[in-house]
Amino acid sequence: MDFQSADDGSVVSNLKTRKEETRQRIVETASRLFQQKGVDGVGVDEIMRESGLTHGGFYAHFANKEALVAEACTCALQQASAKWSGLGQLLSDDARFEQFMNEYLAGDPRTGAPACPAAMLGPDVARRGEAVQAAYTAGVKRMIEVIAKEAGAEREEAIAMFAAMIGATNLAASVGDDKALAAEILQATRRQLLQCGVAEG
Amino acid sequence: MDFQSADDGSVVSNLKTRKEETRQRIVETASRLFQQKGVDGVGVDEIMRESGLTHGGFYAHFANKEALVAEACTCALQQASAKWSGLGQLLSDDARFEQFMNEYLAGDPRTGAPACPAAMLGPDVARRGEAVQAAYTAGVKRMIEVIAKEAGAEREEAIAMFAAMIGATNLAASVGDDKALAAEILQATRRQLLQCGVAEG
DNA sequence: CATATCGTATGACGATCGTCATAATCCAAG
DNA sequence: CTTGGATTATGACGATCGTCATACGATATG
Repeated sequence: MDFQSADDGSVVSNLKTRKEETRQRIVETASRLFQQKGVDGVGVDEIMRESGLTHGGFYAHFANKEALVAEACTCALQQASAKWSGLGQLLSDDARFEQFMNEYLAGDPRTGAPACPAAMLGPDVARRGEAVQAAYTAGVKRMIEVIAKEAGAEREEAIAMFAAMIGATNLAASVGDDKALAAEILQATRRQLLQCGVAEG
Repeated sequence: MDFQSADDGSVVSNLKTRKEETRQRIVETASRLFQQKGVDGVGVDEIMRESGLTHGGFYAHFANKEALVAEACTCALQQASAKWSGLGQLLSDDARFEQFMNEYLAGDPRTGAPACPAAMLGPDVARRGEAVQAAYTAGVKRMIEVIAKEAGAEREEAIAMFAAMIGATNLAASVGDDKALAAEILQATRRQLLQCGVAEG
């Protein structure tokens, strides 16, 4: 609602930042809601309301919903990349590999939500326009590099690991009413990745 | 509900079959469109039109859209299971494993569409009601058994393989504007599965 | 205090959504 | 041909969708 106005010369900068902040808030809200309910499952109305605004002002920030979808994808994958950058620099490669994988597959311990935005947004992105796919692709490339670095793996191995974790997250979330099966899926993927990763590393 | 006195069995059967056939056509159309455009991306209107009908008659066949979604999931995974049941009974386990995996990851050579409905429907299912998730879960269990049998793998291995293929399909489809990356993803998953599968089998 | 500017709110538009009551059409049986 | 039940089409409802023109209110400057 109200913000700290600096009395020094950075007033103009603050004004500029206000709209930027609002815009960023909309993007982050959208990123969260898109993952929860799907891109077609959330309207501009709900995104703005959840951001503490009203729907009409949306087009002062974005050309259309598609542009927001692209930015939300960038934001979601950016946050995921940042979350795992600099995970455990002190551990051995094998230990980092295992820790990374376990945390990734576990998801958010509080909400129980999948930790992998790529898994939940994937099919939605595949059905949307070029700009959205480009934003998603750039995020995926960053994620691959982060995984390779943090898990101490070759690029090809990192890609396979990423795909496997996405698939496991995807499957586990979709059979969510069968907790035993969901756990079995995550466990099977954990074991396979560990086996291959250790065997190769 | 309604019982027909069976003085002529074929007639009753014909009457019964007509509505059943229409219903089945709707389900298969929905299954295809849901995978292409997402569950929230297709309306009852389009599904009926694409089935050669008009939208109003929909509720003579289904209680609501949610019920159709559940049936479409069952249908999609059922077709996928059937497609790979009895793939290559003559080959060795290793050869079947490789062939199965290659065909699965390749997708439909004509349309280029992913061969795995589970991958495209997953997140959509995760966001819908209990009935839809139950239908999807049942289909996933069948698929796991089919994979274990056709690829000559243990259950745990089959689950990990299924998850990896879903993830690879998911990722490759979503970075579709970057053909090189998509190919790299499929290739990395192929190699990892082959390595683990052969090592264990 | 007056004013111009920027950010947001109000309210409306055409389109499409899921749903349903009801009318029109088909087709086997008499 | 007539009839009656099964099947599909018509048309409409309230709600919500994405989008936009426009008016309001706060702020920085003179």
